[in-house]
Amino acid sequence: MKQAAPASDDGLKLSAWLPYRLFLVAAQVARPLESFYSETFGLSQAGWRILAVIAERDAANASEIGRACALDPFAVSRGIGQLADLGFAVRRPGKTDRRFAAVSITRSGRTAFNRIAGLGGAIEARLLARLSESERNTLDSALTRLEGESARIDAVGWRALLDDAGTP
Amino acid sequence: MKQAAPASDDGLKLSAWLPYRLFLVAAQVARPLESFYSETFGLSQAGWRILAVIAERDAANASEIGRACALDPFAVSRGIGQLADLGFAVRRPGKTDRRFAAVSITRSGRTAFNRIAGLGGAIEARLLARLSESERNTLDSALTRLEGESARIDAVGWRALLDDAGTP
DNA sequence: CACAATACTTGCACTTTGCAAGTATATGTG
DNA sequence: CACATATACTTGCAAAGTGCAAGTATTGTG
Repeated sequence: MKQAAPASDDGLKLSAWLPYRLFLVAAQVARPLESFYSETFGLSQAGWRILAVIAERDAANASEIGRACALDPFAVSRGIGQLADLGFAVRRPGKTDRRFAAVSITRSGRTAFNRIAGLGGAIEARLLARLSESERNTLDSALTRLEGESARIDAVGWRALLDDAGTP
Repeated sequence: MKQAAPASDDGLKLSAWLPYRLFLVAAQVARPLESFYSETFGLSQAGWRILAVIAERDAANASEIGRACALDPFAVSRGIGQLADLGFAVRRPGKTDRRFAAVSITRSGRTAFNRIAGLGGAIEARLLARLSESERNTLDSALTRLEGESARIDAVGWRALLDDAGTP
């Protein structure tokens, strides 16, 4: 917990606030990758995320994809539509239950994925190069817990968060 | 018949890819805060960022604000306009050079800021509660270096990144 | 004083997003 | 077996956000 610093404000300094710092790194690192896949393949961010999911998980349905890359059903539907238009994915009705579509990556989809993943890997490597071995391990395990906690924070909503803050 | 062929991919697993993990935490944590300030005050994300900047830095001009919260001049101008409409900020022409506007937070702007910052602090506290003291220190120093490296990554663009990847 | 430079600001086209309503399929229920 | 209900998307459209060209106001320069 923090101490309130100057007279009248609650002492939240944007540049030192953990969520903003995480956002900044994520946003700055996402921009070059995003211009790459959007200029090169005409992919949207949702399209790229879905491509990455179906690259490692064949014949996924829309809800699985949404869960795996944190997209709502609308975005997933549109993203799959985009990938299908580009020839990077195909959707077939599911074998047993035809309400579920089975989405699979195509050969050219995988080629595109590999090119984007190459750049993604290079970016990650540059970031990791700035950290020591032990820092990487700490960051890895810390991020795992932060992922869990942020999911809970998201799930409970701001009303509950303010209540908790009032009764510590 | 098609086979899932993970043999041929570059092994970038979205859920283990550092930039995605940072993005996920940042996005999940930003959502409740965003719905709070947008429902309660009608603030946009840019509006909130600018409010946070002028809460700690009085009479800033638009470029300073943009630099402090990573917004382009258009977004800053519109955000300030929104804050002015809401009565959370005022802009006056600068004392010496009247091209520069001096943006200041109003009393009601500070009240709003304090309410949002309260929730922001509660969110950060929940995240930090998941980490040990030494993890917080490691995360803090690691993030500082990641901020620097991500700014460089953003600055050089994807062409340079791919060249580097080819010639290590 | 003409002209360029700076610091925003606005208008407008274009894109993205959120959500209501729609389609197709499956699963009870009387 | 008809019919209501539920599930899994999908589409249409309006609202919101974004990007950029052009505009305004002000200051520096030859």
